[in-house]
Amino acid sequence: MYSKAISKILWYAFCMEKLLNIQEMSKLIGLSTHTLRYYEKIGMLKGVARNEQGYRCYSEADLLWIQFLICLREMDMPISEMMHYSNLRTQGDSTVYERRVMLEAHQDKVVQQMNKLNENLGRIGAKIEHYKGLEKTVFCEK
Amino acid sequence: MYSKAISKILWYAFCMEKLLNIQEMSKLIGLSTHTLRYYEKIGMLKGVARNEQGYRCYSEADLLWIQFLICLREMDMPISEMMHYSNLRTQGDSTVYERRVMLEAHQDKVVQQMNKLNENLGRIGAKIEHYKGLEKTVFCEK
DNA sequence: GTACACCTTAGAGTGTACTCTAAAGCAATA
DNA sequence: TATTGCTTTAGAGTACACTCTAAGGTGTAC
Repeated sequence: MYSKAISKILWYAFCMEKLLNIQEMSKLIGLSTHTLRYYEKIGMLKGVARNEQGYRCYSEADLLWIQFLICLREMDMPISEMMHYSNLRTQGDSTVYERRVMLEAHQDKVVQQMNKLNENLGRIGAKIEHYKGLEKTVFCEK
Repeated sequence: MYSKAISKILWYAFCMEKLLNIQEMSKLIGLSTHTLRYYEKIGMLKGVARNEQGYRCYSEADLLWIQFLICLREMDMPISEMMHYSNLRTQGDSTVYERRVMLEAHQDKVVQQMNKLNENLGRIGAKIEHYKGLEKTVFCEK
């Protein structure tokens, strides 16, 4: 799941009970430090600990949550919706049902999107074949 | 492929050798008139005929090209890349190979994206199952 | 002790793809 | 002939998700 170098960071961090700084977390998950701060600023990423200097210290729980956020973003969930989900999560177990409904609704959207993508792949596949035919013709006539 | 109402427009338009105005084209393909003008302004949609009043008159060829543009957009091809494709097309048959290469490259991207989507669908699927379990527990304990 | 490389914040700037507005012209209807 | 509803254009505005900057603080290396 992670590269060797990154596994090493994780091992070092969590086995030695050290929290990650923003740079380490950024490298680990592939979001820029800017984006990590942005997600925190808009309230999508709450409760990140700070050290004596006010520097961010990310825990393993933060890591898991950020990975989940990335998963949602990769499925094109808008930030506004992710904020809503995040707020529900903050409210605790009473919102589990609502969260499930949200995820299921998004699941449906992604499935629809994939169907559309498949359909369009077929179309451009046909176009590619058509072009291959044209290329041959041009080649033979030369 | 089209709804009955829209098939009627098409029948009326092409069987009677009438060209479509911007409103009709907009309804037919599901892009706003704004977007149709925008695509023309940036040069992605060239050679749309005009009547004596300077109003746009879309041909069947325009329709097919716009549908292809929509297909590319639905597969998240950036406008800049679509512009490039459009420019190649304008240059004629000598660019067929380059166009095919572009389409194949994009095909690959879409396949990768779909793999990613599938992976993430698995993840949220697992989360949904987890939530279902939690919901049951809460229900039973009450 | 000073250079360098990190961290913090608020807030400004960017890129993409539209989306809308204002001002003006055309055409059918009351 | 005036209203309504369409069309045109250039150009301004919007939404989204970052991405960057400026100004200041901290910590280690020489």
